[in-house]
Amino acid sequence: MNKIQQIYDYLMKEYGHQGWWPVTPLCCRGGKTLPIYGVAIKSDKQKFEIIIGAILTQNTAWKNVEKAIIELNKKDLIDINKILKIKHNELAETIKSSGYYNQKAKSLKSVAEFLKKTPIAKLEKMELSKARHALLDVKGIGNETADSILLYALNKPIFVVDAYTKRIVTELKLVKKDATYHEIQELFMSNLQADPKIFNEYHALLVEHAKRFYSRKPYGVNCPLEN
DNA sequence: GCCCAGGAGCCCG
DNA sequence: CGGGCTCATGGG
Repeated sequence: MNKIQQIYDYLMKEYGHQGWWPVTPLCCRGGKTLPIYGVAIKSDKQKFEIIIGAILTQNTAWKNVEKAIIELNKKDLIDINKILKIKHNELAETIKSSGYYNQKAKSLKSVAEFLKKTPIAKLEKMELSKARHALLDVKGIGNETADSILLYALNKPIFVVDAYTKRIVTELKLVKKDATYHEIQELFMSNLQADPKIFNEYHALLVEHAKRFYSRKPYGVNCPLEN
């Protein structure tokens, strides 16, 4: 029996479709409308918004990121050239609610610079591992952020491993305690079909499940996946 | 007050 | 190359 597949089936039955990643609708740019979930076909601007969100959400609650994205929209800053042009202090101030705003402002400028040389369309055409390495060369983009961008913005078949994912598979003893990012990613990818829709849904379901059973120590108490 | 959130870089042994 | 430190707001 494939436990990874079984867990997916259970989570899907339990929580249903999650529809990550939320994106601001094109009609509401500049307004204060919240990003909505489940947009299937994305514009380049929405893809850039996902890239921005992937950086802003590093070790940060999504709610705080949402506020920052709304502020960026008010100033019409979901735009590579405008991110490049704006002064560091104003950018940092705009994304303040997402925390680590000085580091993240720098990271946003680094990605914008990268995307100037390597436009999203070009990145999409690259071989997956090359695109991944290119993203990892950007300061402020590590394993999870790179994979989030590849999966959620570019619709590439790669599995995102976050702290929650690691906690769950570690507690369930599906991997050893000191398993690396890559080992955990392999566990999922080698047991599932390489379908971005499944990887997208699965990661979101793991986050939802972890919020309920793995957000405070001791982790995994009464977790139904134990069975 | 304390812990935690959809991490990453850097430094040090 | 692994472990500890730093970055920071906002909610429970």
